[in-house]
Amino acid sequence: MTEKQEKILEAALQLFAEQGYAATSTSKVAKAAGVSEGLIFRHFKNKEGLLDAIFDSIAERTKKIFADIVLTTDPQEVITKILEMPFKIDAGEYRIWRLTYAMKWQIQNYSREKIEPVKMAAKNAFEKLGYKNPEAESELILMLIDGAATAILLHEPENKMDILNSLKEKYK
Amino acid sequence: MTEKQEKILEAALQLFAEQGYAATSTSKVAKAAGVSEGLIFRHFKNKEGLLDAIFDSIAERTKKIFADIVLTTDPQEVITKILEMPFKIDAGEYRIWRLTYAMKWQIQNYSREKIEPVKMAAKNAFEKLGYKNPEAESELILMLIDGAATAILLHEPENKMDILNSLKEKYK
Amino acid sequence: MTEKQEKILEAALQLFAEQGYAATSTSKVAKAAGVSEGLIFRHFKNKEGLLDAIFDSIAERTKKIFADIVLTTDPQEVITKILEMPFKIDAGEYRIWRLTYAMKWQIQNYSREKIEPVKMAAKNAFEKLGYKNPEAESELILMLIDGAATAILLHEPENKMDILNSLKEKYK
Amino acid sequence: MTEKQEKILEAALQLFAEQGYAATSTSKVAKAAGVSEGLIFRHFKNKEGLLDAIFDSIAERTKKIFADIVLTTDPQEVITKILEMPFKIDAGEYRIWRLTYAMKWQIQNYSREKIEPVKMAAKNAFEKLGYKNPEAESELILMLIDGAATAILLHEPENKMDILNSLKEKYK
DNA sequence: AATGAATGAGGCTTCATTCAT
DNA sequence: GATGAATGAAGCCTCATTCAT
Repeated sequence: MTEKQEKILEAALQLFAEQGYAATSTSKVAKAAGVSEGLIFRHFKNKEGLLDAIFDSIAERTKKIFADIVLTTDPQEVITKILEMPFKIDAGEYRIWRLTYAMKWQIQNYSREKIEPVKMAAKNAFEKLGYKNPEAESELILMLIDGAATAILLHEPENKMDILNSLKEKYK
Repeated sequence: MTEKQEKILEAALQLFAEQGYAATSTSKVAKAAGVSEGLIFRHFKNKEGLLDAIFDSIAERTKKIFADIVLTTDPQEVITKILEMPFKIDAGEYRIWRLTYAMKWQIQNYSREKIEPVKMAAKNAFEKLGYKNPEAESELILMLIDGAATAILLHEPENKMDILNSLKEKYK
Repeated sequence: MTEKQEKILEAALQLFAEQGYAATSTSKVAKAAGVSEGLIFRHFKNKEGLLDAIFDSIAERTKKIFADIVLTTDPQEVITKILEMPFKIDAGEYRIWRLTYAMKWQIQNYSREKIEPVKMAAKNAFEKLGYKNPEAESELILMLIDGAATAILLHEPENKMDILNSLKEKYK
Repeated sequence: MTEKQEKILEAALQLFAEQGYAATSTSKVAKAAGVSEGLIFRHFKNKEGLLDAIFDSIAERTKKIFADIVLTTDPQEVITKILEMPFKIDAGEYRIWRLTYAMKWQIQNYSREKIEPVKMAAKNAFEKLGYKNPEAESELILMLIDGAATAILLHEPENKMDILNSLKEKYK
């Protein structure tokens, strides 16, 4: 990955996240990255190739985050870690997450499969903890962190930690 | 609202929801609605005017749904009604909701203010019920139904009702 | 066929014939036709659609010319008419024929089938006239007029009529 | 001429013949030749320089073929050799000839001058053989072999030898 | 109200060519 | 000699919008 490639990716991420994929022209990306428009196509083939490259880098990040959860053995700790996930997103990564979340509505089935291991971990944990309906509970907790992430990414609530506490309360 | 105007709105809603606003051309809308390209501009002035008209109709619907909640007096019932909201979306209205949710990521502060009355109702209810941190709780419940609506709109889980039950459990 | 459509076709014919299809840009065509570039695509869909439209108009012309030959009954007259064909091309139609001939080398199997009825008429005539190998003779006469047309279109020889006479001599 | 230069020429010939000069990009040539894009420009300066190099190699070949005809003294043999020319094209050389023929329509006066010596030889022969109009006859025989070559290159007729015989018959 | 021809700006992409390595 | 990153112009095409009918 050369320096210019990174600049292109960085600019694309920024603009796609801000204005949406379709509404961002390759020429805007080139200008923002300070390169010629042609270079985008030499390195990423397509506008879509550019998007794919961004998503690949997202996939790497999520894999790392999810790995920690999946490898945790104590069930209560699993739940806690899942709940904390959205509240621990680094402010510097908001853009990439906003893009990911926005894309869900534009690309069919995007990102659903990637979170599957987390769901399994949750289900396992709820089983061990004796919850009545672990399947439903695991689906629910995913919804929950999805809603939390959405709220945080769209309008960072001031009382984030209070919310997290209220949330943890419900899983004791 | 003439018949052709409705056809245009219907087609636009469909296409905007499926492919996104920016990725949908006015000519596609015209073709789908079975009208001439020019007519869209006579009736709605712009592509943006078309979007506004769609949002107006969404606003009407939400107002009706929210009104019921705001007017409920029993606090536990308020909570229940809020929780049930996403699970009661009519399948025929998925498109319009999907569009609304997709737009959140494209338009700053979109839809946040509309839900404010619901948040107030929730906060009130949590206060009456003696919850420790009503503010955080009200924020949390909004996140929750947001996550639930997302899941339902994007990949309709089979065990919707089980999930709703697990959810209600947490608010007893 | 509106007036502007005809202007586009006329300009495209001119330029394609002069510079070749691939080497002629749609923007040049638009400029030469005095219309906006977009209009080309509204009327002909594609650059290729433009070419097709031109070829359709060629096909109409050839059909008329070929019809006369096919309907002739006297075999010697059939031969004569075939031989005369390239020598009778109207100077005003050189451009369209040059394009047709140039395209043969760019598009696989282009135009071969259209001349088939003429070949059949020739074969029939040679049979009636008692030639030894009518199949080969009919193939040969097609080659011949193809070569003649090529010479005429590329560098109009001064002694056209002398050549035609020498040619007729060989079919007595 | 280094090995890589030859590979470039070979690839260019192939592609120019198949798709036309304008429709073939230098990058496709580089890929087909298995060299870097830059190398073409180091060796041939331009895309046009590449074409010139190809034409030079064509010119060499034609010179050899034509030399044999020009040096023949028996007039009937001259005619025969001319007539046989297109029927003796080696299948392995179709590509290069197809390119030559295609180029005739794209470059003004291309290839006309090169065949002039052959025309002179033909004219001489017809004079010696007592034909009425040697000038017209020589023009005609060129047309003829041009048409024959076209037919052979574009759709190799099965009965090539029958056609050649019918043709020779006409020059006895 | 309704059509669809017409426009010009801009979108994605490919191209020939250059240059540092 | 050879590579391939980099460029900017140009190519084909689509878009939102206007206007005469």
